[in-house]
Amino acid sequence: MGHGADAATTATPRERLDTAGAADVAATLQALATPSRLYILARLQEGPCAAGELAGAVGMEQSACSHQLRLLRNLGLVTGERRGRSIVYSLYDNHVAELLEQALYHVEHLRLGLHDTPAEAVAEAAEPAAAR
Amino acid sequence: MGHGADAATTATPRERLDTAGAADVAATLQALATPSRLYILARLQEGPCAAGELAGAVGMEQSACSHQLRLLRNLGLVTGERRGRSIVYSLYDNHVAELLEQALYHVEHLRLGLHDTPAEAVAEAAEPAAAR
DNA sequence: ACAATGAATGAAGAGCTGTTCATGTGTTCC
DNA sequence: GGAACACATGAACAGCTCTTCATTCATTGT
Repeated sequence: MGHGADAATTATPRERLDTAGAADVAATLQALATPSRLYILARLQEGPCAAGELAGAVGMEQSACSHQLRLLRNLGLVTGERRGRSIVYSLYDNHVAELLEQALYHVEHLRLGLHDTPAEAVAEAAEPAAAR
Repeated sequence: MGHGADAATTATPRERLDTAGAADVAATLQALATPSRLYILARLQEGPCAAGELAGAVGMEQSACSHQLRLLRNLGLVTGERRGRSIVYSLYDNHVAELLEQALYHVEHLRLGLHDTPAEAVAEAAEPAAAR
């Protein structure tokens, strides 16, 4: 499964951005920008899961989870299929799974490789305006 | 430079998430969740650039750009080095470049592969509450 | 048809985000 | 030293996001 030489791979990121629409790209990537959604996607990466069970697995209220699932569904990252009275959710396809995995990979390494930036900086950036 | 078998690669995403701290991961990934920051990172991927020039290149006001640069700096994604009266920014390292590139790769393919989700859905998700 | 379950939806509120405007800090050149 | 330039910083505000509460819809079982 090589990410080798696609048509798009020859272009610079900046060109690819306007091609795809920076706003759309940002919107899609924002799916990974919240702990709740990250947990949902990570849980679904282990396999399909009914909505209610999912909410429990990631420690959210049913309603909150449903709202986020709608978002992820609208972005095309997950799909829900009715099965009895439950609705079973899954990751949309492999690109979602890989996107998640590689994001984690790079973030892990970024967080470990800091030498300029003391750990505070990340914590500081993570906490918006609290804890001062 | 293979992403082969790291220590972390054996764990499931969910485990990796709590290990790294879901909030921190989310905070880092949110750097890619906005058009302005995406443009900044994409421009820097082409090579180092002074702050003022950068602002012009991505079509932002100097101040707005500086604010976002601070964010990216705090997250450890970019670094700034003084050179004369300018401050030249660069991507922190290869992980940032690859994160950007792979994010674009997957988003491009996700946006093309939609079959359940009509194009409206993405547009709808991109536009928060406007255009109704 | 009715009650019960599982999930989606809508409204509302607290909090965060990104931009702008105004000002401050550091650097170069005269 | 003082003017000009390059950038950072702080305050403030509009807008978006996420959650909670209440309600509605769909499906199953009696």
